[in-house]
Amino acid sequence: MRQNVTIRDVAQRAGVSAATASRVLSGNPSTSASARAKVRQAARELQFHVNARAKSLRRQQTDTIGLLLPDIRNPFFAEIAQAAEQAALAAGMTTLLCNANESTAQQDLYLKLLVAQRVDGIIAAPQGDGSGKLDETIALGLPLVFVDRVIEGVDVPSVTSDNWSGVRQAVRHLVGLGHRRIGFVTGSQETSTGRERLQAYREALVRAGIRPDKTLIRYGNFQTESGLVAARSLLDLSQPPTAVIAADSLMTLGVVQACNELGLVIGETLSVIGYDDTETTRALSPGLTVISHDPAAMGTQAFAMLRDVLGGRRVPSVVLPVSLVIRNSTGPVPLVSASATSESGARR
Amino acid sequence: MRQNVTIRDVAQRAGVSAATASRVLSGNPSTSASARAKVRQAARELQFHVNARAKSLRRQQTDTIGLLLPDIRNPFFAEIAQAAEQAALAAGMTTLLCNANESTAQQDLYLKLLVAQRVDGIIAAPQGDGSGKLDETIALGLPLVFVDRVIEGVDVPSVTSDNWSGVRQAVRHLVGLGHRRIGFVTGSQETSTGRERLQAYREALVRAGIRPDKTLIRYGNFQTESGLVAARSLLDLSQPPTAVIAADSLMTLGVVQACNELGLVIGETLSVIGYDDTETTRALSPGLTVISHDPAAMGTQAFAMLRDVLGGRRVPSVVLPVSLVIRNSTGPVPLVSASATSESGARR
DNA sequence: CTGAAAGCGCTTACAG
DNA sequence: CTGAAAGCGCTTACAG
Repeated sequence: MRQNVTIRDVAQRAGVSAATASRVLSGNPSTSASARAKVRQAARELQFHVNARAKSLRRQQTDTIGLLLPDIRNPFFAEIAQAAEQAALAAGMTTLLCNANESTAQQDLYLKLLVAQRVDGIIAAPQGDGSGKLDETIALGLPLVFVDRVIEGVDVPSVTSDNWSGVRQAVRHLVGLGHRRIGFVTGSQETSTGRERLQAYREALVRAGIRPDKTLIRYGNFQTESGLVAARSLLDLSQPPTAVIAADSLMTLGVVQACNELGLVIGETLSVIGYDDTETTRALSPGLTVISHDPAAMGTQAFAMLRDVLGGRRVPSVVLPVSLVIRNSTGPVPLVSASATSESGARR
Repeated sequence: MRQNVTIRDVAQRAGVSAATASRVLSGNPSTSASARAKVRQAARELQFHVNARAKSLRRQQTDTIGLLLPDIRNPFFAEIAQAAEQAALAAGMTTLLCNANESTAQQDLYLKLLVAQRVDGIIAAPQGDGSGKLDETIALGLPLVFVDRVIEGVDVPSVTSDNWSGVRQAVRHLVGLGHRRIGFVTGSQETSTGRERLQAYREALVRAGIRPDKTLIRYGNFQTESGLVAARSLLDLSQPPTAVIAADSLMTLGVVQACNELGLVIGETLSVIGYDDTETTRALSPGLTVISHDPAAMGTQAFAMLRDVLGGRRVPSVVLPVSLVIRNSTGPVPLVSASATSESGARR
């Protein structure tokens, strides 16, 4: 707070009252042309920058929103952040971007901070069961919109994508290629997307007449390293899967890293389906078959919804469609697989 | 600003004055044990959350910093953001993350916003020549630290990495493998890194006795698409380069995408050296030879420096070392290259 | 259209 | 250790 030119200084220089200066500077039409001219010039000469904090204190409104994301290094969330922030900027609002680091504790910390900053509303991709600070925040009446993830049983408008459909399409595609031993690297079960995608995988297998096999599931945490570890462990099985689905973009990278390490040819020795169609996945070779959704649209949409909530409107939740982009990382089951002989499936 | 419990409410409930409540809540030691107990309980019962904006107005200090980055979707800057934000959080400071979108206009907009928010200081990876808002901001006396990029002639402490050395090592490595037609995809010349890396490339060539060839240079903007376009155009030359260096991580992805498109075998038909060793580049196959620096260290360091500046200490600028990580994307010049016969080099 | 005054919620010398 | 009072910088009914 180095900057000490106040509206009073401007008023004085312009020869008007602070009230008039304020009116001119905030575009209140009840001002004379001469007042406008004088005040504007004085403000320019003095390099006046309004103190947004004093202003918000008085106005009881901060024109600031909180954007609470689990991991800014995840390209998927980076896209959401970019889109939401740009939308907010266009609407004249400042974004406080908070990086929960996939940690509920840090999420709580940031929630506290956002309340202290008196943001007008929050867009969050939440974590946990809403038992802690999140519930408290909602109870405070702070307008909230969920993006990508939700908390079950908490009544907050949300923009999510159709995880069920995405995973179902992925499983079907693999089954169609003859795969029956399909591994799954799931994300944190503390999140709705982690749970949904895993359940969708199980359900899709059952529908295809394949009994879900626990030994083919690995629990990651949406970060690259966990995907790497998970894939190593799956591929180390005496009967390894012939295909693997990873439940987010970073874990997908980990799976690909593991394949590279082991010298597996993706799309031949092992079929891989990733999540999120990012710049990154698009640079991989062979091209990755991915479950694709649109993070930029989610971010933009989430901000639009928050504005509606702030405007006192009721807003329904939205589920965005998802598609399976088929490239070269998926192929028929290799004949020489250890698992080709012993898999029986569908018995019940 | 829905939350209306004020420190006065807490004081009243605790049976003390607002002054005492304030002292307790902000850890001022001049309080009695009994006052502490009563105030804390009242605050808990009322779910009091201090109004950080009122507080900062009074204290003339916001405990908030601005972090102005050119592109949050760039994994390199995402890492810087993550590290700087975590460091700030640990120090009890809030980060206002601003995404300039590689646009000087948007940078100016955010600079204005940060001044209005009265942040205590700013960490920026700046753009342009500092003729606009940036100079104005510095003139205001707002503490500033540059990260990754600098503005020449502007006296602000900075954390950068040794671009000269990085590019020099890359060129040497390629020359050592026999390459003489080395393409370069450079970033925006509006940035110090864009300019430095290009100059370093030219200089390294000269040192190796190779005359820089304009037709082998392409001007990108640090985004994926521009790398893709640049690489396509280089590879479309009647005498294409046998090796390409890309000047940032996103453009590197673009170059790799172009190679995939054209079915080139990276490391054989074409050698590629990228910039930044991110999760992404580590998932590529063949493994990418990259100029590697440490964005997390830069972010942490930048925050530490800003704290020093805020503490009134003089801080020297730092240039972090850079290394060339050699993987499989670089190899000897292919014998069947169109350029193998006509290149003469070193004539002057 | 304009100004004097009050007040947003907090902290901090000051006096005790 | 505690409280009354002032003031951070702004905006906005209110009266004119």
